[in-house]
Amino acid sequence: MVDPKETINIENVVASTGIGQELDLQSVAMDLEGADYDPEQFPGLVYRTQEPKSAALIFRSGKIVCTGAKSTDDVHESLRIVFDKLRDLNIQVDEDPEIVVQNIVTSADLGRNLNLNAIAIGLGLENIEYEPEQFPGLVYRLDDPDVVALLFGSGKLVITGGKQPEDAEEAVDRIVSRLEELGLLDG
Amino acid sequence: RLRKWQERIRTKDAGERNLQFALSEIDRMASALGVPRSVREVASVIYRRALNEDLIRGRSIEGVATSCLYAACRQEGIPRSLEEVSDVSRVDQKEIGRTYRYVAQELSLKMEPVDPKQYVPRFASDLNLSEEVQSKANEIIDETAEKGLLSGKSPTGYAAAAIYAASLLCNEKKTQREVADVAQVTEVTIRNRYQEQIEAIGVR
DNA sequence: GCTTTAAAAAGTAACAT
DNA sequence: ATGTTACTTTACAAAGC
Repeated sequence: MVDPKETINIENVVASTGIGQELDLQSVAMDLEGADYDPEQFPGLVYRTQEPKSAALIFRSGKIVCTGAKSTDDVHESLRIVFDKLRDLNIQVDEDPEIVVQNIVTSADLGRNLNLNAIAIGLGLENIEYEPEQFPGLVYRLDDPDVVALLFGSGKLVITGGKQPEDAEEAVDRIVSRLEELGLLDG
Repeated sequence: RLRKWQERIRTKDAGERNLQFALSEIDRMASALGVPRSVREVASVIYRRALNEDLIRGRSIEGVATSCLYAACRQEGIPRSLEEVSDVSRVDQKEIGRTYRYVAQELSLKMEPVDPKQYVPRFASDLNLSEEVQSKANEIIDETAEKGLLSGKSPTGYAAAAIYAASLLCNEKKTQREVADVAQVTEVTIRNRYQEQIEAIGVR
């Protein structure tokens, strides 16, 4: 039917950056609308952006983690908003802070059902974990792109751990060819 | 000299005591679960291997011991669910599951997915169901699994639904609640698995 | 190791209706 | 009996316990 690569959809992008300045989270929490800060529970201050939708974790060191965005462009847009909000509070923020993508979560569809039992036994000696009593997905750790895939009986999958969108495409190709050469694609 | 000597004896004694504790725990839990002595021996062997491979560092002896017993039951073809095992352990289910996956991975235990049929004799016996019902349940499991219905489903819920369906087909009806209780799954799970299994084999 | 954030997959569970 | 919400798994950064 369709090339599984065409079904790939980015669901979440995690990135880190920093404003190059230490922060007094207590005062930021006071002035920033919608900020959640509970140092007893977690050292970071949580700030959510609406458009693009994301959550930023702001730390005392000035380092920031952005998660929830649907693309790397959205990560940049969300962080631009966060930077400007901090500047509105008279906080010095570096000109163009380096933003590093740490993880990209994608979903895809192989287009046919999978016999996870057969795959677990067939690829049993590889980096596979399938414990349906604990989780319905089969965990497949790849070496070449260094990502982890969760395969489901429906043929849908989740790929996480990648740093570039291409990692997911490569992973899907490798998974499909691996299952094909072992005759495990539907059976 | 003497101090070093005593220290060695101390650690050796401590290690020996820990091993004894682990083995006695395996024995206690195995008895509580009603599994044969052969399973305890397999569990002990796995535990000693884990000990030799230094897998216990950073983990509780109880957790590793329980995980070894869980793995041993599966290897011997008489699985106990994580919930059943956690019922006789002081370690919680989540920790047992995590430790089991870690130990199985590190020791390269070639664990195959649990076959739901392996739960049929015990569950059916607990429900006082006939041999006929058991055969029917096994038949349902094989037939529906072959059609791909098993992927991703928990073995206990799958077995429970097949037993429930078989009890109806053989006129030895048990309620969903009764079957759910022995399998330790919810009625909702039995209902869902039962519906798709029946649909797959066709009502008769 | 834990804590928090986000998101998907599919199964199971708890609690409400 | 059905519906809603929530938790299971994967990856990752941050600071601190």
